[in-house]
Amino acid sequence: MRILVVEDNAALADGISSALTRMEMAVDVVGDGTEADVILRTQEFNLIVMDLNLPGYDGLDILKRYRQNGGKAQVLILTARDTLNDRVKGLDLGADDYLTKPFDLVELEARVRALLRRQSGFKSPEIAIGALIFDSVARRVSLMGEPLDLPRREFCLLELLISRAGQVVSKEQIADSLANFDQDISPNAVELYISRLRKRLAAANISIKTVRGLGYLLEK
Amino acid sequence: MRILVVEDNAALADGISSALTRMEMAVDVVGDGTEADVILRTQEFNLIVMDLNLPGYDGLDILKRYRQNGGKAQVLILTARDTLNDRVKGLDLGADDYLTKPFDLVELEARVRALLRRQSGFKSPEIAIGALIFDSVARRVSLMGEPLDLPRREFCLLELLISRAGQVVSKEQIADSLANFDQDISPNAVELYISRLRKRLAAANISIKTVRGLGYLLEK
DNA sequence: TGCCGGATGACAGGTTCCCGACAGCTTCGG
DNA sequence: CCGAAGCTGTCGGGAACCTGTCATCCGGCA
Repeated sequence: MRILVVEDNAALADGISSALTRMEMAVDVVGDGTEADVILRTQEFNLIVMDLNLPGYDGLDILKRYRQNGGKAQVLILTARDTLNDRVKGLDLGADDYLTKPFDLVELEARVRALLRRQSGFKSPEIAIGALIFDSVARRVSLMGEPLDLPRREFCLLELLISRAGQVVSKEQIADSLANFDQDISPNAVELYISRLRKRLAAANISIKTVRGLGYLLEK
Repeated sequence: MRILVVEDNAALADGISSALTRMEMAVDVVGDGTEADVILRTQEFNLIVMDLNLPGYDGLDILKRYRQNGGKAQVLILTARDTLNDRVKGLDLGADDYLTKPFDLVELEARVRALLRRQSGFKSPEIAIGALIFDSVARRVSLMGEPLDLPRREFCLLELLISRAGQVVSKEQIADSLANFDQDISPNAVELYISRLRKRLAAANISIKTVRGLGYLLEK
Protein backbone atom coordinates (compact mmCIF):
# COMPACT_ATOMS: atom_id res chain seq x y z
CA MET A 1 0.00 0.00 0.00
CA ARG A 2 1.43 3.31 -1.06
CA ILE A 3 0.66 6.45 0.87
CA LEU A 4 1.55 10.04 0.14
CA VAL A 5 1.75 12.44 3.06
CA VAL A 6 1.52 16.15 2.20
CA GLU A 7 2.54 18.04 5.31
CA ASP A 8 4.88 21.00 5.73
CA ASN A 9 5.47 20.63 9.44
CA ALA A 10 8.48 18.35 9.48
CA ALA A 11 7.95 17.00 12.98
CA LEU A 12 4.35 16.10 12.32
CA ALA A 13 5.19 14.61 8.93
CA ASP A 14 7.77 12.48 10.61
CA GLY A 15 5.37 11.21 13.22
CA ILE A 16 2.73 10.36 10.65
CA SER A 17 5.27 8.73 8.44
CA SER A 18 6.59 6.44 11.12
CA ALA A 19 3.13 5.53 12.36
CA LEU A 20 2.17 4.47 8.86
CA THR A 21 5.43 2.73 8.22
CA ARG A 22 4.78 0.65 11.29
CA MET A 23 1.58 -0.44 9.56
CA GLU A 24 3.73 -1.82 6.73
CA MET A 25 2.86 0.91 4.30
CA ALA A 26 5.21 2.44 1.76
CA VAL A 27 5.14 6.09 2.74
CA ASP A 28 6.36 9.13 0.84
CA VAL A 29 6.38 12.59 2.33
CA VAL A 30 6.32 15.93 0.55
CA GLY A 31 6.42 19.29 2.26
CA ASP A 32 4.94 21.67 -0.24
CA GLY A 33 2.02 21.91 -2.55
CA THR A 34 3.75 22.34 -5.86
CA GLU A 35 5.70 19.20 -5.37
CA ALA A 36 2.61 17.31 -4.31
CA ASP A 37 0.85 18.47 -7.44
CA VAL A 38 3.58 17.18 -9.68
CA ILE A 39 3.89 13.86 -7.93
CA LEU A 40 0.18 13.24 -8.00
CA ARG A 41 0.19 13.59 -11.76
CA THR A 42 2.89 11.07 -12.27
CA GLN A 43 2.58 8.44 -9.61
CA GLU A 44 -0.15 6.40 -8.07
CA PHE A 45 -1.04 6.00 -4.44
CA ASN A 46 -3.64 4.14 -2.49
CA LEU A 47 -4.10 6.91 0.01
CA ILE A 48 -3.21 10.56 0.38
CA VAL A 49 -2.96 12.28 3.73
CA MET A 50 -3.04 16.00 3.15
CA ASP A 51 -2.73 19.04 5.34
CA LEU A 52 -4.86 21.85 3.97
CA ASN A 53 -2.76 24.65 5.41
CA LEU A 54 0.17 24.53 3.09
CA PRO A 55 2.43 27.57 2.82
CA GLY A 56 1.77 29.42 -0.40
CA TYR A 57 -0.61 26.83 -1.76
CA ASP A 58 -4.13 25.71 -1.14
CA GLY A 59 -4.53 22.04 -0.45
CA LEU A 60 -8.06 22.20 -1.77
CA ASP A 61 -6.76 23.26 -5.17
CA ILE A 62 -4.51 20.27 -5.32
CA LEU A 63 -7.31 17.97 -4.33
CA LYS A 64 -9.65 19.46 -6.88
CA ARG A 65 -7.16 19.06 -9.69
CA TYR A 66 -6.32 15.58 -8.60
CA ARG A 67 -9.92 14.49 -8.85
CA GLN A 68 -10.39 16.23 -12.17
CA ASN A 69 -7.52 14.25 -13.57
CA GLY A 70 -9.22 11.08 -12.51
CA GLY A 71 -7.25 10.41 -9.33
CA LYS A 72 -8.94 7.65 -7.41
CA ALA A 73 -6.97 7.32 -4.19
CA GLN A 74 -8.64 7.77 -0.84
CA VAL A 75 -7.93 11.22 0.56
CA LEU A 76 -7.71 12.04 4.23
CA ILE A 77 -7.58 15.72 5.05
CA LEU A 78 -5.88 17.24 8.07
CA THR A 79 -7.19 20.60 9.17
CA ALA A 80 -7.12 22.96 12.13
CA ARG A 81 -10.07 22.72 14.46
CA ASP A 82 -11.46 26.13 13.63
CA THR A 83 -11.52 25.94 9.86
CA LEU A 84 -14.72 23.98 9.74
CA ASN A 85 -15.55 25.46 6.41
CA ASP A 86 -12.53 23.84 4.87
CA ARG A 87 -13.77 20.50 5.99
CA VAL A 88 -17.05 20.86 4.22
CA LYS A 89 -15.38 22.08 1.10
CA GLY A 90 -12.93 19.27 1.25
CA LEU A 91 -15.62 16.64 1.31
CA ASP A 92 -17.36 18.39 -1.56
CA LEU A 93 -14.22 18.28 -3.59
CA GLY A 94 -13.71 14.62 -3.11
CA ALA A 95 -11.97 14.04 0.18
CA ASP A 96 -13.02 10.85 1.90
CA ASP A 97 -12.44 11.72 5.53
CA TYR A 98 -10.94 14.43 7.67
CA LEU A 99 -9.15 14.73 10.98
CA THR A 100 -8.86 17.91 13.03
CA LYS A 101 -5.54 18.87 14.50
CA PRO A 102 -4.30 18.08 17.00
CA PHE A 103 -5.04 14.41 16.72
CA ASP A 104 -3.70 11.25 18.17
CA LEU A 105 -1.62 8.99 15.96
CA VAL A 106 -3.70 6.04 17.02
CA GLU A 107 -6.72 7.88 15.70
CA LEU A 108 -4.93 8.47 12.44
CA GLU A 109 -4.07 4.83 12.11
CA ALA A 110 -7.67 3.84 12.63
CA ARG A 111 -8.90 6.25 9.99
CA VAL A 112 -6.29 5.09 7.53
CA ARG A 113 -7.20 1.49 8.09
CA ALA A 114 -10.86 2.27 7.57
CA LEU A 115 -10.22 4.17 4.37
CA LEU A 116 -8.02 1.48 2.92
CA ARG A 117 -10.55 -1.16 3.76
CA ARG A 118 -13.24 0.86 2.05
CA GLN A 119 -11.13 1.38 -1.03
CA SER A 120 -9.94 -2.10 -1.56
CA GLY A 121 -13.45 -3.38 -1.93
CA PHE A 122 -12.57 -6.34 0.19
CA LYS A 123 -15.98 -7.38 1.37
CA SER A 124 -14.75 -9.37 4.28
CA PRO A 125 -11.43 -8.45 5.71
CA GLU A 126 -10.17 -11.98 5.27
CA ILE A 127 -9.30 -13.36 1.90
CA ALA A 128 -8.60 -17.00 1.39
CA ILE A 129 -6.61 -18.37 -1.49
CA GLY A 130 -6.23 -22.05 -1.10
CA ALA A 131 -4.73 -22.69 2.30
CA LEU A 132 -3.62 -19.09 2.57
CA ILE A 133 -5.63 -16.64 4.62
CA PHE A 134 -4.85 -13.00 4.26
CA ASP A 135 -6.37 -10.56 6.73
CA SER A 136 -6.17 -7.09 5.31
CA VAL A 137 -7.36 -5.40 8.46
CA ALA A 138 -5.22 -7.09 11.06
CA ARG A 139 -2.48 -7.31 8.43
CA ARG A 140 -1.82 -10.94 9.28
CA VAL A 141 -1.22 -13.93 7.12
CA SER A 142 -1.71 -17.54 7.92
CA LEU A 143 -0.87 -20.63 5.97
CA MET A 144 -2.58 -23.93 6.67
CA GLY A 145 -3.68 -22.60 10.03
CA GLU A 146 -0.18 -21.59 11.03
CA PRO A 147 0.49 -17.87 11.35
CA LEU A 148 3.03 -16.75 8.81
CA ASP A 149 5.45 -13.96 9.61
CA LEU A 150 6.42 -12.15 6.47
CA PRO A 151 9.13 -9.54 6.09
CA ARG A 152 7.70 -6.22 5.04
CA ARG A 153 8.64 -6.46 1.41
CA GLU A 154 7.19 -9.88 0.98
CA PHE A 155 4.07 -8.86 2.83
CA CYS A 156 3.54 -5.90 0.54
CA LEU A 157 4.18 -8.00 -2.50
CA LEU A 158 1.68 -10.60 -1.38
CA GLU A 159 -0.86 -7.91 -0.65
CA LEU A 160 -0.44 -6.51 -4.14
CA LEU A 161 -0.72 -9.90 -5.80
CA ILE A 162 -3.79 -10.77 -3.79
CA SER A 163 -5.51 -7.48 -4.50
CA ARG A 164 -4.98 -8.19 -8.17
CA ALA A 165 -5.48 -11.93 -8.01
CA GLY A 166 -6.18 -13.38 -11.39
CA GLN A 167 -4.49 -10.51 -13.19
CA VAL A 168 -0.96 -10.15 -14.38
CA VAL A 169 1.02 -7.63 -12.38
CA SER A 170 4.10 -6.30 -14.12
CA LYS A 171 7.48 -6.12 -12.49
CA GLU A 172 7.34 -2.39 -12.93
CA GLN A 173 4.04 -2.13 -11.12
CA ILE A 174 5.44 -4.20 -8.32
CA ALA A 175 8.53 -2.05 -8.06
CA ASP A 176 6.41 1.12 -8.09
CA SER A 177 4.08 -0.09 -5.46
CA LEU A 178 6.83 -1.19 -3.09
CA ALA A 179 9.12 1.79 -3.51
CA ASN A 180 9.21 5.09 -1.82
CA PHE A 181 11.04 7.61 -3.85
CA ASP A 182 14.33 7.66 -2.08
CA GLN A 183 14.90 4.07 -3.04
CA ASP A 184 14.38 2.48 -6.40
CA ILE A 185 13.76 -1.20 -6.70
CA SER A 186 15.53 -3.06 -9.45
CA PRO A 187 13.73 -5.63 -11.56
CA ASN A 188 16.16 -8.13 -10.19
CA ALA A 189 15.06 -7.36 -6.66
CA VAL A 190 11.46 -7.97 -7.60
CA GLU A 191 12.43 -11.37 -8.95
CA LEU A 192 14.06 -12.09 -5.67
CA TYR A 193 10.98 -11.22 -3.59
CA ILE A 194 8.92 -13.42 -5.84
CA SER A 195 11.39 -16.21 -5.38
CA ARG A 196 11.33 -15.88 -1.60
CA LEU A 197 7.60 -15.62 -1.42
CA ARG A 198 7.24 -18.66 -3.63
CA LYS A 199 9.42 -20.67 -1.35
CA ARG A 200 7.20 -19.86 1.60
CA LEU A 201 3.99 -20.54 -0.22
CA ALA A 202 5.20 -23.73 -1.81
CA ALA A 203 4.36 -25.73 1.29
CA ALA A 204 0.69 -24.86 0.84
CA ASN A 205 0.86 -25.61 -2.84
CA ILE A 206 0.15 -22.04 -3.83
CA SER A 207 2.03 -20.91 -6.86
CA ILE A 208 2.81 -17.56 -8.37
CA LYS A 209 2.86 -17.90 -12.09
CA THR A 210 5.40 -16.18 -14.31
CA VAL A 211 4.08 -14.59 -17.46
CA ARG A 212 7.20 -14.01 -19.47
CA GLY A 213 7.80 -10.43 -20.49
CA LEU A 214 4.69 -9.24 -18.67
CA GLY A 215 4.91 -10.03 -15.03
CA TYR A 216 3.51 -12.33 -12.37
CA LEU A 217 0.14 -13.70 -11.56
CA LEU A 218 -1.48 -15.20 -8.51
CA GLU A 219 -4.34 -17.49 -9.47
CA LYS A 220 -7.62 -16.86 -7.72
CA MET B 1 -5.85 -2.35 -27.77
CA ARG B 2 -6.39 -0.21 -30.81
CA ILE B 3 -5.45 3.42 -30.78
CA LEU B 4 -5.97 6.06 -33.41
CA VAL B 5 -3.59 9.00 -33.47
CA VAL B 6 -4.81 12.09 -35.32
CA GLU B 7 -1.81 14.37 -35.71
CA ASP B 8 -0.54 16.29 -38.73
CA ASN B 9 2.98 16.91 -37.49
CA ALA B 10 4.76 13.84 -38.79
CA ALA B 11 7.61 13.91 -36.32
CA LEU B 12 5.30 14.16 -33.35
CA ALA B 13 2.98 11.51 -34.75
CA ASP B 14 5.94 9.24 -35.11
CA GLY B 15 7.07 9.75 -31.55
CA ILE B 16 3.62 9.15 -30.15
CA SER B 17 3.17 6.13 -32.31
CA SER B 18 6.34 4.46 -31.20
CA ALA B 19 5.74 5.25 -27.55
CA LEU B 20 2.34 3.59 -27.74
CA THR B 21 3.61 0.69 -29.77
CA ARG B 22 6.12 0.04 -27.06
CA MET B 23 3.15 -0.33 -24.74
CA GLU B 24 1.97 -3.18 -26.96
CA MET B 25 -0.83 -1.22 -28.53
CA ALA B 26 -1.97 -1.45 -32.14
CA VAL B 27 -1.56 2.09 -33.39
CA ASP B 28 -2.95 3.76 -36.51
CA VAL B 29 -1.94 7.26 -37.51
CA VAL B 30 -3.80 9.69 -39.73
CA GLY B 31 -2.57 13.14 -40.60
CA ASP B 32 -5.66 15.07 -41.52
CA GLY B 33 -9.14 15.64 -40.28
CA THR B 34 -11.12 14.41 -43.23
CA GLU B 35 -9.43 11.07 -43.13
CA ALA B 36 -9.92 10.82 -39.38
CA ASP B 37 -13.59 11.52 -39.81
CA VAL B 38 -13.98 8.71 -42.32
CA ILE B 39 -12.03 6.19 -40.30
CA LEU B 40 -13.93 6.94 -37.13
CA ARG B 41 -17.16 6.15 -38.93
CA THR B 42 -15.98 2.79 -40.13
CA GLN B 43 -13.68 1.37 -37.51
CA GLU B 44 -13.58 0.99 -33.78
CA PHE B 45 -10.85 2.04 -31.42
CA ASN B 46 -10.27 1.86 -27.73
CA LEU B 47 -8.63 5.23 -27.55
CA ILE B 48 -8.22 8.26 -29.77
CA VAL B 49 -5.36 10.70 -29.36
CA MET B 50 -6.27 13.84 -31.25
CA ASP B 51 -4.52 17.09 -31.95
CA LEU B 52 -7.06 19.88 -32.10
CA ASN B 53 -5.03 22.11 -34.41
CA LEU B 54 -5.49 20.30 -37.66
CA PRO B 55 -4.89 22.11 -40.93
CA GLY B 56 -8.14 23.01 -42.61
CA TYR B 57 -10.26 21.18 -40.10
CA ASP B 58 -11.39 21.63 -36.56
CA GLY B 59 -10.66 18.71 -34.28
CA LEU B 60 -13.56 19.74 -32.08
CA ASP B 61 -15.93 19.18 -34.99
CA ILE B 62 -14.65 15.68 -35.45
CA LEU B 63 -14.97 14.96 -31.77
CA LYS B 64 -18.49 16.34 -31.66
CA ARG B 65 -19.63 14.29 -34.62
CA TYR B 66 -17.94 11.21 -33.25
CA ARG B 67 -19.85 11.44 -29.99
CA GLN B 68 -23.09 12.22 -31.77
CA ASN B 69 -22.69 9.04 -33.75
CA GLY B 70 -22.35 7.11 -30.53
CA GLY B 71 -18.56 6.74 -30.50
CA LYS B 72 -17.52 5.45 -27.10
CA ALA B 73 -13.73 5.35 -27.20
CA GLN B 74 -11.73 7.34 -24.69
CA VAL B 75 -10.50 10.56 -26.22
CA LEU B 76 -7.30 12.34 -25.26
CA ILE B 77 -6.89 15.72 -26.88
CA LEU B 78 -3.61 17.49 -27.53
CA THR B 79 -3.64 21.25 -27.52
CA ALA B 80 -1.32 24.23 -27.39
CA ARG B 81 -0.81 25.68 -23.95
CA ASP B 82 -2.54 28.96 -24.68
CA THR B 83 -5.80 27.74 -26.12
CA LEU B 84 -7.53 27.25 -22.81
CA ASN B 85 -10.83 27.73 -24.50
CA ASP B 86 -10.29 24.69 -26.68
CA ARG B 87 -9.58 22.59 -23.67
CA VAL B 88 -12.79 23.56 -21.98
CA LYS B 89 -14.80 23.04 -25.12
CA GLY B 90 -13.09 19.74 -25.69
CA LEU B 91 -14.07 18.40 -22.30
CA ASP B 92 -17.59 19.69 -22.83
CA LEU B 93 -17.81 17.89 -26.13
CA GLY B 94 -16.80 14.60 -24.67
CA ALA B 95 -13.04 14.41 -24.46
CA ASP B 96 -11.83 12.45 -21.46
CA ASP B 97 -8.51 14.12 -20.83
CA TYR B 98 -6.22 16.66 -22.39
CA LEU B 99 -2.51 17.26 -22.60
CA THR B 100 -0.91 20.60 -23.40
CA LYS B 101 1.94 20.74 -25.85
CA PRO B 102 4.78 20.38 -25.43
CA PHE B 103 4.50 17.28 -23.32
CA ASP B 104 6.74 14.44 -22.33
CA LEU B 105 6.13 11.03 -23.87
CA VAL B 106 6.27 9.51 -20.43
CA GLU B 107 3.43 11.78 -19.44
CA LEU B 108 1.47 10.68 -22.48
CA GLU B 109 1.99 7.05 -21.62
CA ALA B 110 0.72 7.62 -18.11
CA ARG B 111 -2.41 9.36 -19.34
CA VAL B 112 -3.10 6.68 -21.90
CA ARG B 113 -2.72 3.98 -19.30
CA ALA B 114 -5.07 5.82 -16.97
CA LEU B 115 -7.70 6.29 -19.65
CA LEU B 116 -7.60 2.69 -20.75
CA ARG B 117 -7.88 1.55 -17.19
CA ARG B 118 -10.83 3.82 -16.61
CA GLN B 119 -12.52 2.57 -19.73
CA SER B 120 -12.08 -1.05 -18.89
CA GLY B 121 -13.92 -0.54 -15.64
CA PHE B 122 -17.10 0.07 -17.53
CA LYS B 123 -16.87 -2.45 -20.31
CA SER B 124 -16.20 -6.09 -20.41
CA PRO B 125 -12.95 -6.26 -22.27
CA GLU B 126 -13.28 -9.89 -23.19
CA ILE B 127 -13.68 -10.93 -26.77
CA ALA B 128 -14.71 -14.45 -27.63
CA ILE B 129 -14.03 -16.17 -30.92
CA GLY B 130 -15.18 -19.73 -30.84
CA ALA B 131 -13.53 -21.42 -27.89
CA LEU B 132 -11.02 -18.61 -27.64
CA ILE B 133 -11.43 -15.89 -25.05
CA PHE B 134 -9.22 -12.90 -25.38
CA ASP B 135 -8.86 -10.35 -22.59
CA SER B 136 -6.76 -7.48 -23.78
CA VAL B 137 -6.72 -5.60 -20.49
CA ALA B 138 -5.61 -8.47 -18.32
CA ARG B 139 -3.48 -9.60 -21.27
CA ARG B 140 -4.74 -13.11 -20.94
CA VAL B 141 -5.97 -15.64 -23.40
CA SER B 142 -7.84 -18.80 -22.72
CA LEU B 143 -8.67 -21.63 -25.00
CA MET B 144 -11.46 -24.03 -24.15
CA GLY B 145 -11.32 -22.85 -20.58
CA GLU B 146 -7.59 -23.45 -20.24
CA PRO B 147 -5.37 -20.42 -19.86
CA LEU B 148 -3.04 -20.06 -22.81
CA ASP B 149 0.40 -18.56 -22.38
CA LEU B 150 1.47 -16.72 -25.47
CA PRO B 151 4.89 -15.23 -26.19
CA ARG B 152 4.76 -11.52 -26.73
CA ARG B 153 4.94 -11.64 -30.49
CA GLU B 154 2.21 -14.18 -30.83
CA PHE B 155 0.03 -12.33 -28.37
CA CYS B 156 0.37 -9.11 -30.35
CA LEU B 157 -0.31 -10.91 -33.58
CA LEU B 158 -3.42 -12.48 -32.15
CA GLU B 159 -4.56 -9.15 -30.79
CA LEU B 160 -4.15 -7.59 -34.20
CA LEU B 161 -6.00 -10.38 -35.98
CA ILE B 162 -8.81 -10.27 -33.47
CA SER B 163 -9.14 -6.51 -33.65
CA ARG B 164 -9.51 -6.88 -37.41
CA ALA B 165 -11.42 -10.13 -37.33
CA GLY B 166 -13.21 -10.77 -40.56
CA GLN B 167 -10.83 -8.56 -42.50
CA VAL B 168 -7.73 -9.52 -44.39
CA VAL B 169 -4.58 -8.22 -42.74
CA SER B 170 -1.55 -7.96 -44.97
CA LYS B 171 1.82 -9.29 -44.03
CA GLU B 172 3.15 -5.78 -44.23
CA GLN B 173 0.55 -4.47 -41.79
CA ILE B 174 1.43 -7.25 -39.41
CA ALA B 175 5.12 -6.50 -39.68
CA ASP B 176 4.48 -2.80 -39.12
CA SER B 177 2.29 -3.34 -36.15
CA LEU B 178 4.67 -5.75 -34.45
CA ALA B 179 7.89 -3.91 -35.18
CA ASN B 180 9.57 -1.84 -32.56
CA PHE B 181 11.38 1.06 -34.10
CA ASP B 182 14.73 -0.65 -33.61
CA GLN B 183 14.27 -3.55 -35.97
CA ASP B 184 12.16 -4.46 -38.96
CA ILE B 185 10.41 -7.75 -39.29
CA SER B 186 10.83 -9.85 -42.41
CA PRO B 187 7.84 -11.32 -44.21
CA ASN B 188 9.23 -14.73 -43.45
CA ALA B 189 9.14 -13.98 -39.76
CA VAL B 190 5.49 -13.08 -40.01
CA GLU B 191 4.80 -16.40 -41.67
CA LEU B 192 6.54 -18.05 -38.80
CA TYR B 193 4.41 -16.34 -36.14
CA ILE B 194 1.32 -17.31 -38.05
CA SER B 195 2.52 -20.86 -38.18
CA ARG B 196 3.20 -20.99 -34.47
CA LEU B 197 -0.07 -19.35 -33.58
CA ARG B 198 -1.96 -21.75 -35.79
CA LYS B 199 -0.42 -24.69 -34.07
CA ARG B 200 -1.63 -23.44 -30.72
CA LEU B 201 -5.11 -22.62 -31.89
CA ALA B 202 -5.57 -25.84 -33.83
CA ALA B 203 -6.70 -27.69 -30.72
CA ALA B 204 -9.72 -25.40 -30.45
CA ASN B 205 -10.46 -25.70 -34.13
CA ILE B 206 -9.77 -22.03 -34.77
CA SER B 207 -8.07 -21.39 -38.06
CA ILE B 208 -6.27 -18.46 -39.56
CA LYS B 209 -6.98 -18.41 -43.23
CA THR B 210 -4.34 -17.57 -45.82
CA VAL B 211 -5.36 -15.26 -48.61
CA ARG B 212 -2.65 -15.75 -51.15
CA GLY B 213 -0.91 -12.57 -52.15
CA LEU B 214 -2.97 -10.49 -49.75
CA GLY B 215 -2.48 -11.62 -46.21
CA TYR B 216 -4.22 -13.47 -43.41
CA LEU B 217 -7.70 -13.55 -42.03
CA LEU B 218 -9.23 -14.62 -38.75
CA GLU B 219 -12.87 -15.60 -39.17
CA LYS B 220 -15.27 -13.96 -36.78
C1' DT C 1 5.95 -29.53 -64.98
C1' DG C 2 7.91 -25.44 -63.21
C1' DC C 3 7.28 -21.39 -60.61
C1' DC C 4 6.31 -18.89 -56.61
C1' DG C 5 4.29 -17.74 -52.42
C1' DG C 6 3.71 -19.84 -48.23
C1' DA C 7 4.61 -23.47 -44.24
C1' DT C 8 7.54 -25.39 -41.08
C1' DG C 9 11.59 -27.93 -38.75
C1' DA C 10 16.05 -26.96 -36.98
C1' DC C 11 19.12 -24.06 -34.94
C1' DA C 12 21.73 -20.15 -33.17
C1' DG C 13 21.66 -16.11 -30.71
C1' DG C 14 19.43 -13.22 -27.37
C1' DT C 15 16.53 -12.23 -23.63
C1' DT C 16 14.28 -13.11 -19.38
C1' DC C 17 14.01 -15.42 -15.28
C1' DC C 18 15.52 -18.10 -11.22
C1' DC C 19 18.06 -18.53 -7.26
C1' DG C 20 22.38 -19.46 -4.40
C1' DA C 21 25.89 -16.70 -2.31
C1' DC C 22 27.10 -12.78 -0.08
C1' DA C 23 27.42 -8.23 2.06
C1' DG C 24 25.34 -3.97 3.99
C1' DC C 25 21.78 -2.53 6.94
C1' DT C 26 18.35 -2.51 10.71
C1' DT C 27 16.52 -4.19 14.87
C1' DC C 28 16.70 -5.82 19.22
C1' DG C 29 18.38 -7.96 23.45
C1' DG C 30 21.66 -7.70 26.78
C1' DC D 1 27.51 -0.13 23.02
C1' DC D 2 28.11 -4.68 21.12
C1' DG D 3 26.82 -8.71 18.89
C1' DA D 4 23.30 -11.74 16.93
C1' DA D 5 19.58 -12.39 13.97
C1' DG D 6 16.96 -11.21 10.39
C1' DC D 7 15.93 -8.24 6.37
C1' DT D 8 17.24 -6.30 1.99
C1' DG D 9 19.22 -5.95 -2.31
C1' DT D 10 23.43 -6.87 -5.73
C1' DC D 11 25.90 -10.13 -8.43
C1' DG D 12 26.33 -13.63 -11.53
C1' DG D 13 25.93 -18.39 -13.42
C1' DG D 14 22.89 -21.25 -15.43
C1' DA D 15 18.30 -22.68 -17.11
C1' DA D 16 14.30 -21.80 -19.73
C1' DC D 17 12.30 -19.61 -23.16
C1' DC D 18 11.67 -16.44 -27.20
C1' DT D 19 12.95 -14.81 -31.71
C1' DG D 20 14.23 -14.73 -36.32
C1' DT D 21 17.25 -16.82 -40.19
C1' DC D 22 18.09 -20.61 -43.09
C1' DA D 23 16.86 -24.36 -45.56
C1' DT D 24 13.64 -27.39 -47.07
C1' DC D 25 9.20 -28.81 -48.19
C1' DC D 26 4.34 -28.12 -49.82
C1' DG D 27 0.60 -26.86 -52.73
C1' DG D 28 -1.87 -23.78 -55.86
C1' DC D 29 -1.66 -22.03 -60.39
C1' DA D 30 -0.26 -21.35 -65.24
